[in-house]
Amino acid sequence: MRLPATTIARLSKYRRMLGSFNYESTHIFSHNLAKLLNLTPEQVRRDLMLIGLTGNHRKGYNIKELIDLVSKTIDSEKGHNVAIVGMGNLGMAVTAFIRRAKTRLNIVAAFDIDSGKIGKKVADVTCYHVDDISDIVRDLSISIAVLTVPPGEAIDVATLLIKSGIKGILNFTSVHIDVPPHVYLKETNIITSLEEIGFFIKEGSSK
Amino acid sequence: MRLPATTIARLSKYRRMLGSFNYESTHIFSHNLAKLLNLTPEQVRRDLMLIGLTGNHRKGYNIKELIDLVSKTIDSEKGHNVAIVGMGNLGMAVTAFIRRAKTRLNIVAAFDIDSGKIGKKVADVTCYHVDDISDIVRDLSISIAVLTVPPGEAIDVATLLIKSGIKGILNFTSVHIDVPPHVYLKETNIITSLEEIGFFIKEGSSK
DNA sequence: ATAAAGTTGTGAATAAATTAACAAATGATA
DNA sequence: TATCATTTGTTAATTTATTCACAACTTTAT
Ligand SMILES: NC(=O)c1ccc[n+]([C@@H]2O[C@H](COP(=O)([O-])OP(=O)(O)OC[C@H]3O[C@@H](n4cnc5c(N)ncnc54)[C@H](O)[C@@H]3O)[C@@H](O)[C@H]2O)c1
Ligand SMILES: NC(=O)c1ccc[n+]([C@@H]2O[C@H](COP(=O)([O-])OP(=O)(O)OC[C@H]3O[C@@H](n4cnc5c(N)ncnc54)[C@H](O)[C@@H]3O)[C@@H](O)[C@H]2O)c1
Repeated sequence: MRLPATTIARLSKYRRMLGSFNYESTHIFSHNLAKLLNLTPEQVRRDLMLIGLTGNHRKGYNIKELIDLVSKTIDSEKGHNVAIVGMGNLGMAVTAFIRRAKTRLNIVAAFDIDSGKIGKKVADVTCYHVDDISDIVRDLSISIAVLTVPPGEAIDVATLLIKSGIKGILNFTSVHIDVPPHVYLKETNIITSLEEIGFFIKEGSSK
Repeated sequence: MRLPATTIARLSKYRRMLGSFNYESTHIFSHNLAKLLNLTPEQVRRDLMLIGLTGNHRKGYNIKELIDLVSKTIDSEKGHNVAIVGMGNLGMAVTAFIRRAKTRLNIVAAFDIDSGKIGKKVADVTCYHVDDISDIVRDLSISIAVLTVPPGEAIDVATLLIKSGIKGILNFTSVHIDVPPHVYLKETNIITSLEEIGFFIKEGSSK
């Protein structure tokens, strides 16, 4: 199915919102879900239409059906095996966070160069030496890497990951990394986010 | 000046890229800058046009001029005072990160409820009790808050921040918070990012 | 039964963002 | 000095995303 990235991101939020939230009813209206997530009812309806969910004209959307269909749409059969690369402060915080959030994302390995961490479990994940990355990515079928190494290491480590056959990278370093078209890259940059906030509050504009 | 959020985010990246990078020349072409950040030369040229930067048809854009004009455009006169709310693992990692990245963002306070942290410097920032948030936001002219409290606390703390007159919030909790139109909210959600990556690598699609 | 109230589903309209296209400018070269 | 190769600046075209607008439906109330 061909779905825009904006829709995928919202579907993920619908599921998480409705999964966590103990909603008082079995159904929810588009405008209620929209309200909960600062979206418009039209966005909600269109997204759900795109995945083929049909609601009831008088009760709204069945929450269980919605969650199941979002899962069927965005999750992969067996879930994704994820590695945290760079098990420092941020790596550990992220690991704990992903773990807590019951998803189809399985953190199966961490990589570091710190001998104090290698061979041990850090934040409950086995930590390997980054030199073994190729073998382990292959052996454990790791498809997604979370990149939380120091900036100076980012390019080298990313190159290694790409060579090892990784399919997606979530890059937390502020270093820009270059990926071939078959690797899906997503960047999270706090400075950019804060500077964007800074600009718009200076201008006195709302989003 | 009325600029799209997408442009602001890219301007922030241009500046950071060219500030960190010791470029071999005083000038850079749109296609070189685009290459460094996985953008198109047209995007770069349009963004720079929007802020009124004019390049040289044969040498490209003057890097110093570019950085200065981006700064003039997106920074506020005195910079922004920022508070970290919830000085746990993530809060400390973020603090260290922002600190390292020479910007006009001044982290002037942290807030927590842990008595072991209050009154002390944590990650080199004075930590106050969250109960004092209103007074301190006012007294220190804090305009941006980074929200890194546990999920259960997010709504209450955000409400408090908004009441205290905060102008922008960068929300790291996975809890959705509702803000009035005069507060600029930006959310960072790792699960959503990873699920988006998961979908697109499953589909075998590139971004 | 029938009407009333309120929501979905979805084309069509609009807005936002990106990409294409190319004239005008600039400096290098002959 | 004239030609050439290359890049900028910008208007127009296209693509992507959101919002509008409303017919069709579903339940409740009369
Ligand atoms: N994008 C953001 O918003 C954001 C926020 C905070 C931090 N960061 C960045 O994330 C990264 C990690 O931050 P942190 O605070 O956790 O730093 P940290 O120093 O605590 O952690 C880095 C870890 O990477 C390990 N490491 C070093 N070289 C490595 C290599 N070649 N291969 C594998 N592991 C290696 C270190 O041993 C350490 O455990 C940094 O690049 C930092 O700038 C980004
Ligand atoms: N969005 C993401 O991608 C992402 C990633 C990792 C963590 N998180 C979230 O960020 C938050 C912090 O994560 P963490 O790993 O640092 O957790 P943590 O438990 O280490 O830190 C939370 C801190 O908040 C403090 N706190 C508790 N109640 C408070 C209150 N009412 N006011 C002020 N401070 C209070 C605690 O004392 C602690 O210091 C959590 O909500 C977590 O789910 C988000």
